Amino acid sequence: MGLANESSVTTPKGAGPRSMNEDREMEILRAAYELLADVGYEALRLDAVANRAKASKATIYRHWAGKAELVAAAVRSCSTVETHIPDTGSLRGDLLASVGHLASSIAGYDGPVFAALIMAMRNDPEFANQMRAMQVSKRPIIEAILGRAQARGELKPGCDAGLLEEIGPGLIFMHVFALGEPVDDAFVRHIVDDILLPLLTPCGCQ
Amino acid sequence: MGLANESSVTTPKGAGPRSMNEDREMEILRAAYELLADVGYEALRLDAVANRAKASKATIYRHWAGKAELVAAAVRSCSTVETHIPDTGSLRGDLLASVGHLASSIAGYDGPVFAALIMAMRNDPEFANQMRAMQVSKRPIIEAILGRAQARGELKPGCDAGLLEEIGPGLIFMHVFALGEPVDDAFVRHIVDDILLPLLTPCGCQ
Amino acid sequence: MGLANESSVTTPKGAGPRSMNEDREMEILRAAYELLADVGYEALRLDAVANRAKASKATIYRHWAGKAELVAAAVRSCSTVETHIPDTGSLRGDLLASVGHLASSIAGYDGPVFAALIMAMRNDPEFANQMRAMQVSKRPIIEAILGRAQARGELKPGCDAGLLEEIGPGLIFMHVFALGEPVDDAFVRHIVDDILLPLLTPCGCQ
Amino acid sequence: MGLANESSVTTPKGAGPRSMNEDREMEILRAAYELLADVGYEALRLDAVANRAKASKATIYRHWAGKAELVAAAVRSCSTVETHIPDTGSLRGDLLASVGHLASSIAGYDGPVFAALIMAMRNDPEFANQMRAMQVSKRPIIEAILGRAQARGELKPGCDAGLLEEIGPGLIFMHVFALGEPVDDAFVRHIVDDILLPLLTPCGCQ
DNA sequence: TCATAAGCGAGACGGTACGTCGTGTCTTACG
DNA sequence: CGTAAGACACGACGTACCGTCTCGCTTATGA
Repeated sequence: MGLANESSVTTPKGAGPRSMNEDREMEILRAAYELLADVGYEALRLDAVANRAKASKATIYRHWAGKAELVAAAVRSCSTVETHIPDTGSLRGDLLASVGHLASSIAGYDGPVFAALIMAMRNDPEFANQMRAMQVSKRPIIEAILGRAQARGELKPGCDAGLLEEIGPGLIFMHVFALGEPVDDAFVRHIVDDILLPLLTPCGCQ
Repeated sequence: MGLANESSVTTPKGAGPRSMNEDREMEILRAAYELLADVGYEALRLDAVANRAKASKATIYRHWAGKAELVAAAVRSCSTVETHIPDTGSLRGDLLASVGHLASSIAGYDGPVFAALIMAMRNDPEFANQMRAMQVSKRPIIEAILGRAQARGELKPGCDAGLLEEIGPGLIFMHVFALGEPVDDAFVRHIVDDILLPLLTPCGCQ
Repeated sequence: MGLANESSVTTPKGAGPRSMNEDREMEILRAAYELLADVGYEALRLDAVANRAKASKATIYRHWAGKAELVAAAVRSCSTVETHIPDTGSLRGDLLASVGHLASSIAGYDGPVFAALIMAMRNDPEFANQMRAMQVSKRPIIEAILGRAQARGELKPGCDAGLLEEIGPGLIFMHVFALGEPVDDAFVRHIVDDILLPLLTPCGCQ
Repeated sequence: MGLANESSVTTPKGAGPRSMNEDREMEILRAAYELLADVGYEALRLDAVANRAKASKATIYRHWAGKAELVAAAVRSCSTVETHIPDTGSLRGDLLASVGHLASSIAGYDGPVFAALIMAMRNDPEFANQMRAMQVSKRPIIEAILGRAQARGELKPGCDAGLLEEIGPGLIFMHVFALGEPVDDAFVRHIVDDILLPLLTPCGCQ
């Protein structure tokens, strides 16, 4: 029972009005992210963000330069893209899991958030790089999947890992944005079975 | 501070005010399109459009409901996408021509216009349909190319025409938007040689 | 206000939104003046003015540079000081009428408006001059009063008209501002009987 | 490197090694008063006061309720009005000294401070009373002057001491505020010779 | 040929969001 | 404990833009 000096405790008790500046940032980002998903970029009002976060506009502008930067940070911080390496035992299973997760992530940004990403990337090149890095961060996943497939002899020789990086997101993006259709399992299977597998595995004429 | 507005050349008489209303529409659309390419959707000011077209905001709003509709119409009218069916004598040549043209068109919307399209499509579903129809309008081109290839026996049996529709634009879009890289001939060849042809032609392992 | 309302010719809609720009100015000034009297200078919110005048802040700022200028113009336009020359047949009667009217005018600016005048005069030298000119405009009144009194032989020889200009306002101002007391008839009589008349008429000691 | 040299510590306290709070108050008031004279009431920022006094806003708000109270206290503490009873041997000399001192005091609050007083009095009735008490505190001076004059037989019978209280400040205030002119000796002589003395001394027609 | 009607350039206007700033409260760290 | 430092909520300010509206001018039509 160290009676002595527990002042080092950072008052984890939530009851009182805490006012650290590390938490506020995150709370504001969450508020921004949720409103973003609700109403989209254009209709996102900073007053509404401040109100929902019980923050003040001054605080927002103390941390971010404007709407675009706030949205960029919000998406960066609250986006649910995770880097999980699937291992289902087969190339097809891995691809289905990987593409499926990507699809649900992107489709989760359905509708309004998409425009937000575009705007945020356009107005914040640094955020654009971040987003692209997020994309690049999937590289190890892809290589792990392909590595195991190669070990199992499922892979066509000389196939490029970069292919997966491009095709999956491109098609999903196309589907959601240009076609405006939701991304469902059938579409994921279509990508995997009709496009990726034929490109990766030994000729389907087998 | 405020933008410089030095165009206050009153020209009480001088510039003869013509009174046709059919041309005005097009001039306004051109002004909107050019400004759109210059500054993007967000920074596009209807005052600036009116000023550049030497028109009045009232005239603009007499013809279109708002910014989104104006941009939609501008892109629709001024976009350079043409529907030309290439015939080079080989599947690869046709694909290179087709994808190359698509790439240069999309890449021509470099930077700002892309966001414009997103916003316009989001705010104007009818325009979104129009854009998607533009996409669909390429269907006959694709079918013509594949038809000739099939006649030449270049095609793998059972390949889907829909594939071309999805993959080309998706990859180009990905390249321009997500990666932020320009679309050059090498990339077009990459799409054709490494992705499209392997999917369309009998397996190269043969 | 009491102005002729000839605008009924235009706007056939009747209840429709009228939009002349000459009247708006006056309506805004009235709104500002009334709110000014209600809440004072500090508590005067331009939003409130805009709201009461059913105007927009942009319109206010298009016409005036800021709060001080708006208040200055409002006081200038809406102040009720009129230049009426009293003629009661006696010097005392004229003085009572003149000082009484001045007193009720100044006292009408009771409380809040006084601070407004100070601020407006400090922030708008041109308005300060206007206010001082308003003061000067009473000169003819004074001279008329004194002229008639002289003709009646009521006046002490060599008395200065400038005296009236200074003493009346100074005392009233002092009373309202520094003492914070209302200006009533007794005080007006005090000024006239105990100060002005002794200074103007042949010595009452006789 | 030197180890025990604690003199390099910033020690912003400077001259005050101990932490008394009686001096701080005065330093803050001085800072407020000086800034007040510099920039006026409206432009007086509490941050600036805190900064100049090397104090914290919290300290200020621990001692005073707000800007008005701070300014009131500052003027109360730092104002240079003194209560000195002149004795020149003649009524005219006493009046010249008394009015002259009052004039220089008021005129010393030239420009910005005047608005400050108005605002402070309006927002702090208690301060308004204080200011009026300051005015009232001159009563003994007036009575002393008049008493000596009466003893010398300079005074007209039945003249009111209250007259002096009202006329002097009223005229000076008028001069400075409404006319915007500086108060010089000539004006002081004008008040004394043309207004006060005629009202106080036996009729000049004698 | 002139008058009436309509379209247009110009721009003021109401409304609303933005981004800045100042006040007054509150928390942390220091002495 | 009292203080310096400064983050914070609240809210007003002044700016910018959108979409509506009215004016005055010009042009195209009908008698």
